[in-house]
Amino acid sequence: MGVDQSWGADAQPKPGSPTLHDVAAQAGVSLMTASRALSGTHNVRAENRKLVVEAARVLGYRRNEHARSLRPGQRTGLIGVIITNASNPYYADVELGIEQVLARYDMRMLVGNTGEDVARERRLVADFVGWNVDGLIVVPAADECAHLAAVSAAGTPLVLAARTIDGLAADTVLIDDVGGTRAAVRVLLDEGHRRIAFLGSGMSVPTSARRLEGFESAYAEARVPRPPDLVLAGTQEPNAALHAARSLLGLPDPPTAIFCANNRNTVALMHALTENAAHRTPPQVRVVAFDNFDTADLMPIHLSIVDHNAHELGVRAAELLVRRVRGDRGAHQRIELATHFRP
Amino acid sequence: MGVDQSWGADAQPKPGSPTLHDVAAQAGVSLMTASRALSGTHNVRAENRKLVVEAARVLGYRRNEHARSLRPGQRTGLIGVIITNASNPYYADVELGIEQVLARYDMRMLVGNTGEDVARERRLVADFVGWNVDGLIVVPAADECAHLAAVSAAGTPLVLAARTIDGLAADTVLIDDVGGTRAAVRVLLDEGHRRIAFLGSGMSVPTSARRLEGFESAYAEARVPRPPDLVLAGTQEPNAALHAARSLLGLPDPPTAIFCANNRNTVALMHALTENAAHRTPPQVRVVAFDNFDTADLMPIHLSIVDHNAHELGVRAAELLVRRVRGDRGAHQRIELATHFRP
DNA sequence: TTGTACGCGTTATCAG
DNA sequence: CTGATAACGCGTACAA
Repeated sequence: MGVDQSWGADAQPKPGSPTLHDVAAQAGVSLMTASRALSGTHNVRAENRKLVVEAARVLGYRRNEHARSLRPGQRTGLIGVIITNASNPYYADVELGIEQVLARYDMRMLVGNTGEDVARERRLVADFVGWNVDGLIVVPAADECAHLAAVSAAGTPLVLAARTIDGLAADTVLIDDVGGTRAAVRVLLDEGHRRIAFLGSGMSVPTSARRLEGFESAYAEARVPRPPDLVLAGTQEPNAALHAARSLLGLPDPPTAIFCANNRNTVALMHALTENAAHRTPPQVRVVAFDNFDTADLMPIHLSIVDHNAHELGVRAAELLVRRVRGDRGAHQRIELATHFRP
Repeated sequence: MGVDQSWGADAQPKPGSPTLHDVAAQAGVSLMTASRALSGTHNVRAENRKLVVEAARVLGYRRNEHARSLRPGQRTGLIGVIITNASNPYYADVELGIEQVLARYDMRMLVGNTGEDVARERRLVADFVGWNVDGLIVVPAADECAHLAAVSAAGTPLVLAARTIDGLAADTVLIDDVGGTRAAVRVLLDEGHRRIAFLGSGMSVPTSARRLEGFESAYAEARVPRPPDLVLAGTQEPNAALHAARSLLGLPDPPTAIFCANNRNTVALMHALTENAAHRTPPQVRVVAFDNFDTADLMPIHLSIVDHNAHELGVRAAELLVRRVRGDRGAHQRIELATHFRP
């Protein structure tokens, strides 16, 4: 460190970052010896290897990943991660799980958020393909899948996370939305509730749809008639969840129990409850909520939670993808992660 | 779509993805005309351009970004984003803000989480340099800055986000931790509180330190003696925050007001309060919390919040970085984003 | 064990 | 306006 290098009068300070060529020159060996020494090939004399490594250290050499990735048949070590919204703690956890696995394999993540916009998803996919990603992990924004089917068919491993797309054959890792919801609603039915509301607006359609499916199938299994007016699975405007919750509580014949299909709805319902009660004891409603959150047990009324592990979802998705990248050509897998009911 | 292309008997199906060469051949023009047509150079006859664009569309051509980035003097359009923990909603918002700006300039993010581990930060920086990123946005994990100083000196624009490093001259975007805290504590002092606790364990040291600085300076400004036993700014074990909150409430002479230096501490304090009160009315303590969160107004006791805008922090950091990437060589900037006190 | 030649896909340069 | 050529930095194939 701090040594003033000098290559003689005609030597330039070399503007760009040092290349393998520079390292080889510095070490007094040929380009290929340097390449082999640094790339781990074992056909290098120990002495030369040491020379090269030292030269690389002194020069601050970094392999140019673009040059490396340009060669055909070389992995880039790049994975494209396309999620809908990182500010949703759920997907942030997924992202962390993915990275944790990729780090083990020395792979990097190109990350893009779609904000539920398919056009942006399409653009991200196209860009990532341009970067020759070894694989893609996608939380699909919608049922449109032409662009995803195309990359998959072109040979880029693809794993769908948290959501499926009908008609797209691909590896998929999901939370067991249907089963988790069905079990929770069954609990409510067993408790004797007959007017159970489904509060599902304000979320991405696919997941919400699966949870609604579970909701309906619990009723069907119990052979109990399902009140037709208690399913609110509307749009995702910012305040839709709050409006929906309010209208539910304001019903002439209000529900005795409410199933909240996701975090945002749960929080909205809590707000609606407290504003209804004018900061006094909120009305006694039995509430079950999909998605756990930090302050669930601090809410004004007790919540039963359908909990799940977003981090593990990311881990499993990444593990599956890595296997594909490494050549696994088995049949498409569909993994459903169990939920955990916390009474 | 669905058209079965045929190039005659001697044509192979071309295993890899189509290259510019293929597009040029398909369009019946030379490589360079194709390149110019797609890269936006204007020296192309309109007719030829249309031919090339159509050929590219038919073949599903995607520019190979690695080949492009290999050429010297070319931007990669890649930005390295190194944050400590994406599952912290604060940093997730920062990440989103960054991406929102980068998207406008058609740039992509390589994302890495350090988990507050400097060794991982160093590795990520080295990797990202290997990818020739146009710039780096880093939430530094610690005061160690040799690796950051090195890339910065080597000419890669660097923006520090959310935290500074002493002795590292770099563009920085911060929340005004000191001022925000000082103002909040001043409110408490004005209300007559004299035993105000600082609950700051469980967070990354640098930010916490700045908030503690604001805490102390509010006392100093008010010329009020500061009780020496009420500052808890400990480690970041998982349950440290809860332990700290408990011990605070269990003090023989407990504080009349508590300043929570961050989200995690606030939630921990809420838990401690409710368990203390055995699910009855919690003891009356005045609480001010740095960091807003979804359910803040649903907490068992009223919270005053020092709110701020993580998303904007990301936006500003990215805007600053983009300016540097585009050649701005002005003096280093230090932006402090104002906080907003919600009584 | 080491070195030479070549090509990956793209764009800058220069000649037509 | 168009086309041929030469790099960019690295790793594979082959020769020494």
